[in-house]
Amino acid sequence: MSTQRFFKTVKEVFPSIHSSKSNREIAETISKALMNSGLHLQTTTSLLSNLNSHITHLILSNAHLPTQSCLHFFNFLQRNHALTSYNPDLRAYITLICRLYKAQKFAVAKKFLNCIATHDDLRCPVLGIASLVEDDGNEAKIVAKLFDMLFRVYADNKMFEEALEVFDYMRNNGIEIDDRSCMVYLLAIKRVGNVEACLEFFRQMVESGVGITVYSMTTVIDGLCKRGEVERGRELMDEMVGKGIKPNVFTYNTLIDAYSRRLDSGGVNEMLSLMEKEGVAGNVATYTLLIDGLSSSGKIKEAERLFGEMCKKGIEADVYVYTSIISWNCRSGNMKRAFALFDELTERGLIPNAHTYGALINGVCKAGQMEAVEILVNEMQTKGIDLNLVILNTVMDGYFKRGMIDEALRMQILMEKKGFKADVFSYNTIASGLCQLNRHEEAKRLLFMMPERGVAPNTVSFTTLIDIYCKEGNFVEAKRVFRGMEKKGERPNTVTYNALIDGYSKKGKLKEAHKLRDEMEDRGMMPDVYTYTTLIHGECVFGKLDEALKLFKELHQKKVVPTVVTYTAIISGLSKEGRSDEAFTLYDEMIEAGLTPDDTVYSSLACSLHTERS
DNA sequence: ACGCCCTATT
Repeated sequence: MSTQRFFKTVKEVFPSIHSSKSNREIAETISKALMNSGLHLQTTTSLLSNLNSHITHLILSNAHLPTQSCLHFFNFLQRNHALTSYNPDLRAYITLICRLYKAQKFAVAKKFLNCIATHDDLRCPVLGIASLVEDDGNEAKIVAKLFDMLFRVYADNKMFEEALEVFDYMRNNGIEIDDRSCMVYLLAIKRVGNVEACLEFFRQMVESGVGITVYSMTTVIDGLCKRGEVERGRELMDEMVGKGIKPNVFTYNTLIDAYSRRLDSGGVNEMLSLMEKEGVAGNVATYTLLIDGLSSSGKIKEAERLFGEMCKKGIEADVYVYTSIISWNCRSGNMKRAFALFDELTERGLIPNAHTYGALINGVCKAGQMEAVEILVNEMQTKGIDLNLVILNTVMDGYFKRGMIDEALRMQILMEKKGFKADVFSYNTIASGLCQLNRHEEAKRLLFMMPERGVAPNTVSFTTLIDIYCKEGNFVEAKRVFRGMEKKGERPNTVTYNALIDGYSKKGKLKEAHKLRDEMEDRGMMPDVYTYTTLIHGECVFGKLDEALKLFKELHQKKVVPTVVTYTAIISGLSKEGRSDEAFTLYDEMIEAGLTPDDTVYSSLACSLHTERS
């Protein structure tokens, strides 16, 4: 019905409307109009000009008026507030919302609650809302439902303080709170990263007698664990066990994940025996976590065994566990096995996803098979899986590593074309790619550009920059970046220290190098095979063979596994000094360890035979 | 609800 037509209708039916009518009469008139005209309420100027909060309330709470008519009336007011002198106020909202609840129109009711929560001019402390709700004389069940929903709405809108006010109000007034509503709050506050508040709220849930589920407990434990506070997560679990909540497989998985991340196999094993004791069976995610843990410490064979065990136990492998084990085989260079697993996955009717292709593409990139990479990239797109930023970064890195700069740049262009914004990985990949091509200036320029392009440099970015300065022999700048990165909230890691130590070692500044090694240990970072290799190489080059041998011995004691580069450094050091017996002993040891020597080892050894022992 | 893909150092 058009505005004009309705105007006419109202005039015909109610010819005697005047502004002098009482509120009650006007409300009655409008209500009748709403009922008679089957709605599409447009209205007359005279009616509109008289509209106020009281009249609106009378209409909305008119029991003779169907809820649907109230809703239409309200929507009309919202849509046309340019025509009326009155905007629905909080009271109107509350009255309508209560009616909607009574009529079980929950979704619409929630929509209007959302308006109350988010519109600035409707915002009101919970006590204000409460008194309006009371005024309407609603039954307790409706009131409880309304506050429960209001609590959820505040949580959804990340209005945590307001949500807590509602929570407290409900608590103080004996209104029962649904655990599922509390979950909404827990998940929302966890999502914004406020783990302390998450825990704090959980405590309040426990205190106020909300029925705690293992789900809410696990959510909080996961929040703590993801922030690296596995001990507190563990304590919370133990505490709740004392209150009769039984952890389930999700709880255990969360803790296993956290313990694995900090390489705490003791913690992992403790969880596994607890599961065993409590009769909680591991699921495919448990196995995925264990497989990742083993693989990341190089025990890929054991990981494969575990994978077999899982299948034997009848636990269905899914695309996650396949992707994980494919990825680890790729990373250890076993592409044959990776592709076999990929076939197995599809034969089982599982659908590979972007992660699965990402793992494979990474493996093929690392193997330098860029033609095969292109095939995989095309294949996945044929299957309707879109390229993502991770894969583009991976492929770009692959091209850089093979020195195919044009192809690498093509990836960059493709990235833009696909609407991806270069992320910190992209920048780091390009910077290190340029470094490897000896284009240091461009790499530095790119790294300096990051902040103004809105990408915060991370530890890897700073490490790359430090490495460049070290290679240039510019220790002043290297140190400046090194000390400065912490002020920007990025902690140096073992690789950062290694880059610096390598810089100093190569320039013969062994004293500085050792000082840095001590510093990293003091800060809880253990020297790795790179640290040792770098120092050994430095000592050898500058004739301190016995220092190098001492380091080599220490490396074994610390259970660090030397690589072919480590052996090459020390063997060539010994050879240069004519200590060929020792050199050959180490050569045998290297072969024994299953390492494949490269040509430089042989020429060193040959050289040792005709060098005078000094 | 938990678990899968990318970057830096010898």
